[in-house]
Amino acid sequence: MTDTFQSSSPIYSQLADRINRKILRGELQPGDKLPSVREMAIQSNVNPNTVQRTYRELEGMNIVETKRGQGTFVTENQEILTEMRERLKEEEISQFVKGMYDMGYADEEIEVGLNKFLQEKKGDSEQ
Amino acid sequence: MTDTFQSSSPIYSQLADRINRKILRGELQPGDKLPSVREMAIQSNVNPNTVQRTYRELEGMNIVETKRGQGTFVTENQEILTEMRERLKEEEISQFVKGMYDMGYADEEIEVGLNKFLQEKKGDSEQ
Amino acid sequence: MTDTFQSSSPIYSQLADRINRKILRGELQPGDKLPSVREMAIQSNVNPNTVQRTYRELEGMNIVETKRGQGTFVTENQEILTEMRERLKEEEISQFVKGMYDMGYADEEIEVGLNKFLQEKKGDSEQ
Amino acid sequence: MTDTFQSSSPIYSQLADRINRKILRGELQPGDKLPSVREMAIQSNVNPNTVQRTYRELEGMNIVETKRGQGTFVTENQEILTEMRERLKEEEISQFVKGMYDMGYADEEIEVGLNKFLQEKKGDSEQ
DNA sequence: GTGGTCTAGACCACA
DNA sequence: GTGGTCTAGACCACG
Repeated sequence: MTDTFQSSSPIYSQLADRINRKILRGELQPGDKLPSVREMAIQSNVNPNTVQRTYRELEGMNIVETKRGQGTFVTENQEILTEMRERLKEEEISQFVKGMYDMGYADEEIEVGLNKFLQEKKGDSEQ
Repeated sequence: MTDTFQSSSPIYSQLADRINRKILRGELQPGDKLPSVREMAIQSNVNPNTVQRTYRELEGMNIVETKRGQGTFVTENQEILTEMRERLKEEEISQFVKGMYDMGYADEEIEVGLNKFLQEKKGDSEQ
Repeated sequence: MTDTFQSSSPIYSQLADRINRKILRGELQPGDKLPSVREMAIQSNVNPNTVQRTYRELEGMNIVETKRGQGTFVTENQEILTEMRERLKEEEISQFVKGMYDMGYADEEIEVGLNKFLQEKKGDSEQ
Repeated sequence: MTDTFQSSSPIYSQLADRINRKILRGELQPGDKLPSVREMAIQSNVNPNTVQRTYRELEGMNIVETKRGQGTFVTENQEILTEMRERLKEEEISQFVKGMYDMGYADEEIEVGLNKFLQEKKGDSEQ
């Protein structure tokens, strides 16, 4: 079993999220073919119906296109991808900040802390 | 059931985490008494032994002191608390950045995105 | 029943102490596998949970490492072992001297008495 | 309850040991009267018969003398006291060394460790 | 197999 | 009351 899922949110949306990230990361390029529903079902160890639903979800976001008889493909529409990229980025940031607020950290602490972290990271890799 | 737990990580460490955050947020002040083992067990709907282990864990981190026959108290040692606050902040940031890298975002995107987000937030609250 | 325990201090810490001493004495070498939790439980005639706690305690002292699904092993980090050896030695000496003070013996008496004892011992074994 | 006893060795000999130490420490001087059997029984929270046996034990060691109708007194025979003092010292040392051997420490380690400890102690108190 | 977690319920020492 | 220890027995994840 390569993949495991948490019990909290529905599997189909967790799976959609993973594929999303693969596309964002460039692991899946525009025009690339996704594995067939059956194949993906085996790979992810879930029911084909679940994969079906995942693909439908991604299609609703215009991130993939289904061509009958051929399979499911990453959209070639770059605009949608960059848009999604931007949206997901903001979402992640929002979630991060919310979490930090929740633990009582102030804006400045977060900002300064992040910059410091990135600086140190840069310093490390230049060594 | 006031509290629920995810199945992924051990309950005792999730509980410890929650208490940690309460202390960081200032919801629990230095010197404050935590609920008794039994009471917390009822509140959290877990076994007293599990709460015990949570408290032991927190004691190991020196953020809680236990007085036999009296109860468990948030440490009055401010230094340890600020230290932990700093450490946890860095940890959260590190995890956030790592996740962003994982999705293919570059340093500048993260930094700019965060600053923009905080600015907008500020604008909102000033309205 | 191979092993017996005093009622004074917790079984888990008495057990930890014994294992500690076995390691110090060299009876357990770095890298050696400790008996499994269940096995040790039978040997020591205690509950597996108690052995668990013992092993967790030893792990907290960094003198033991645990590999999931494989077992618990004496650390290969010699530094930690020599450090502990030194610390325990001082502890024992301190306790001994404190006891002697308590009975009204002076530094010189203790020192001279010890040296004399060691000399005689040496003489005995050379016979 | 001022006094507590371990379950390992008989209470009467533990009690005898304590009295012994009080005498050695000079807390009880030669000629001093020990508490009456009844009194000591209450103080130590044991049965008078146990105290009786304790006093008999001490009498056998010639450390105390019982005068009918008057009570039990620490012997005025200094020789016996110094002798016992010496014997007890050796006993303690022997037990200490045995314990150290048991943990794998060598003669030199013990000797050097002890001397170092006493030196540091001296340094501390001179500060 | 291994260690890790959790529950239920008991008993203890301390205050 | 408080926390601390221990047992018995269950189930889990990892290898």
